[in-house]
Amino acid sequence: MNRLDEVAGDLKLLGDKTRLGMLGLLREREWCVCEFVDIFEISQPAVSQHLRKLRVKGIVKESKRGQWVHYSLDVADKPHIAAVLAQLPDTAALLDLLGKKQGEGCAECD
Amino acid sequence: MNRLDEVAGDLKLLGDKTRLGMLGLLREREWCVCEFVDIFEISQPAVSQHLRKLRVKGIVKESKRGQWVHYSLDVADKPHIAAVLAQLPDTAALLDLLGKKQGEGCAECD
DNA sequence: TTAGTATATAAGCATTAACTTATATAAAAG
DNA sequence: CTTTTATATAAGTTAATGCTTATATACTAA
Repeated sequence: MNRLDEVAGDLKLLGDKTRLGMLGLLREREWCVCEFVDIFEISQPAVSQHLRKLRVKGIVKESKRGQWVHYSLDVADKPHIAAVLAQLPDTAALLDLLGKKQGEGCAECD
Repeated sequence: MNRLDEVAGDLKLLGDKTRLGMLGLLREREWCVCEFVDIFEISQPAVSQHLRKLRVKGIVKESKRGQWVHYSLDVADKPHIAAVLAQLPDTAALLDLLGKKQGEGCAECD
């Protein structure tokens, strides 16, 4: 697979409002699956499937802690992705766009 | 429509190998539809449909000259797109990836 | 006007993609 | 061990996408 396919494949994943929102939030810190379920108002399997796609491409990585799974960005070697994410609104503005306030969501996942 | 939708919508268009290749080539100069038909080896309507999508989004603009239509980039106000295009191989490398050589294609469209 | 060429649009088909519900796995609590 | 909670996977449905062929439009040339 050449560079054009690689970039196009990555951008196809970013070209979804939900996944792009997740990646925007992940710039600032890790988030657990349950938080995303709450923020994006889609089913838990839907969140899990989005994250799997990003994980398979190496754009995010997971970290299991007890029964929770936290996801974090992994784009140090992907400038075409980092460049896009840099153009997104910050966490507070994203949460506002999504109709959520800072600090909402599950408080249990440490 | 908010900023997240806008960026996601644009990236959805870039997440296609053919359109991304077109935009990569358009960084250097204008190209006419007939050249793209030759380079990407898809039908003329397929090329036309890709370009229409990019045009509707304001990512490219057209310039009619005689019976030919030339397309050019229009991303001065779209940093999230320009940032991605900057990460692509240059014209010669793109043409090579696509199995084409510089200077091939229709010579008529001035 | 008629014929030829370049591009655009329309219609139809095959594939992909995103969601849902149902179920499986894994960890924690009792 | 059994129940509860968090996440993942499977299966199925619906919508969107990219291609093709056929046709329409626009310009050029005879």
